[in-house]
Amino acid sequence: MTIDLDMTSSIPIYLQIKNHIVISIGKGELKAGEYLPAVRQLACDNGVNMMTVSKAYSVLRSEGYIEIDRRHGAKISGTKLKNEEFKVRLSCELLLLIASSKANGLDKNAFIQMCENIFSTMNPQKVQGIV
Amino acid sequence: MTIDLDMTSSIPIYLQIKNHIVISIGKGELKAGEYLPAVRQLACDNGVNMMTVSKAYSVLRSEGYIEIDRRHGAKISGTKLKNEEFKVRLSCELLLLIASSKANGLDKNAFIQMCENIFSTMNPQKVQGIV
Amino acid sequence: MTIDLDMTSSIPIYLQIKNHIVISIGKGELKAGEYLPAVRQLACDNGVNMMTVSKAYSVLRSEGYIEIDRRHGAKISGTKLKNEEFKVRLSCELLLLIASSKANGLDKNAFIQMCENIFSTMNPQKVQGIV
Amino acid sequence: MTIDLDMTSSIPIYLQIKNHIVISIGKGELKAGEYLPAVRQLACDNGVNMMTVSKAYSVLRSEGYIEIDRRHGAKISGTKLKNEEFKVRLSCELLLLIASSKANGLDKNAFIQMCENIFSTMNPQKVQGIV
DNA sequence: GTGGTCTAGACCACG
DNA sequence: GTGGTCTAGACCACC
Repeated sequence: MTIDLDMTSSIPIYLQIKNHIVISIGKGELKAGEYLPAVRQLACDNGVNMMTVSKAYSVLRSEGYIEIDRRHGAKISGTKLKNEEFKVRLSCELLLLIASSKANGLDKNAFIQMCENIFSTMNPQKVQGIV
Repeated sequence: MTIDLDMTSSIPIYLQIKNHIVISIGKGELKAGEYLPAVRQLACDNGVNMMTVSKAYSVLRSEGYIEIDRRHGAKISGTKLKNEEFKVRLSCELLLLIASSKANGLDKNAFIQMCENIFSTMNPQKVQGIV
Repeated sequence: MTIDLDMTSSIPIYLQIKNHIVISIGKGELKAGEYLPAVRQLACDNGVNMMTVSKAYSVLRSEGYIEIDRRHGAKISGTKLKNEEFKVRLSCELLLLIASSKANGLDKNAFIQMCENIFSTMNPQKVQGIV
Repeated sequence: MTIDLDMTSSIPIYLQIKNHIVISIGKGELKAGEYLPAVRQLACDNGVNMMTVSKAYSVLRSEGYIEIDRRHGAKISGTKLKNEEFKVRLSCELLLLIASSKANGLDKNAFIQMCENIFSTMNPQKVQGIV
């Protein structure tokens, strides 16, 4: 797996890696039960330090996206529902985005439309049973 | 103006200040032409250093939210349109939020509903006689 | 005389005033021997403090553009030649502009062309005898 | 890298540092991809505070002259074209310089000649084998 | 190792 | 009164 990393971005590399994986999960490119590449492998493929990848994986685990299986490595978790904490964080971040959109002259319709567009770009693979 | 700052957050204080002001603008609590508190004042009110507030104001200015009037301090800019750069950044951040929502079992309807709720909390209060 | 002042610019107002007058002199709109408006007048016309105008005039005088005549106010000086100090300052500022042009991918021809264009926009009223 | 700083100048130190680096880039002494000294290093070499250097680097980055690579520090950007905003600023500053030149009795030929001289002092030294 | 952030207090330029 | 700059030294995040 190679990731399009921007070494000069203000976003830390480990977060770019984490974000890339979260997006892949959201798009359905990575499915529950599938394994991520080994830390060493991913680090090598992308020319970054192993510790950087390791940190990305540990954040992914702490947020419940993956589970670490000592024998086989990191595995995508099944979709979880009860995640109340996630909703709180999400609504905080949405509040900021929505407020800045309004301050930049983007109205509700334009914002919702943008969301719809992004949803439609995400592979509409059927979520497996849940939802 | 007192701001609810979290000194232990990983989000730098100057960004918390900036975000708070952007949200206030988005909500319509701060209107174009209105003046922000003086740097010293805001710093004092919130027990932070002047330079921290100064940095927040600098970022706000560089992103076009405020203008510095040498005579009276920092003033909310009129809404600017055409901000293409803003839309690009917005769609990147939305992509991440939407993907993580899907990965957390939140479907499109739930996400849009959450956006609608947030929009409804920031109904533009009627301007009270003034202006 | 009304001047197009930007109160939110990072350039101090007194310098905007000074620059405006220097440019008028350069264009030939203000000629040697002509009088500037009174400080009070100019301040009033432009809605700024008298001290601000006064400072602009005093910088203009210290750089030799005008002479202060107690009886009739500020008068444009005759063109002076020997100004070696001016050339030094000019070449410093040109060095910076030229270097930043090159760093921004603007080559010598483009730069010179830009200068020529600016010269041609300046009213080609005959310089009076000198030159 | 030691820079000839004038602590008594009205030009802020961070701008003097920024200008020095821009000039070095323009002269070709600093080439795209090359790394600037670390913030601490440059601060130490020149007896100024780290934050002063940090601010200089921030401005350089925001104007596109350098990029911050989290792994190795600040790096000269590749020349970018299309910079329309830069041209606008440049022409404003040139207008002022040209007008003041005329007001000081320097005619077009003398001005252009001065530009030519400055260009010739920054002949792009041949890249020495490396690249 | 790198840059980013923050403090407490100072001085200056501007209006 | 306003914001802008600078210092000296500290702590943190990232790699």
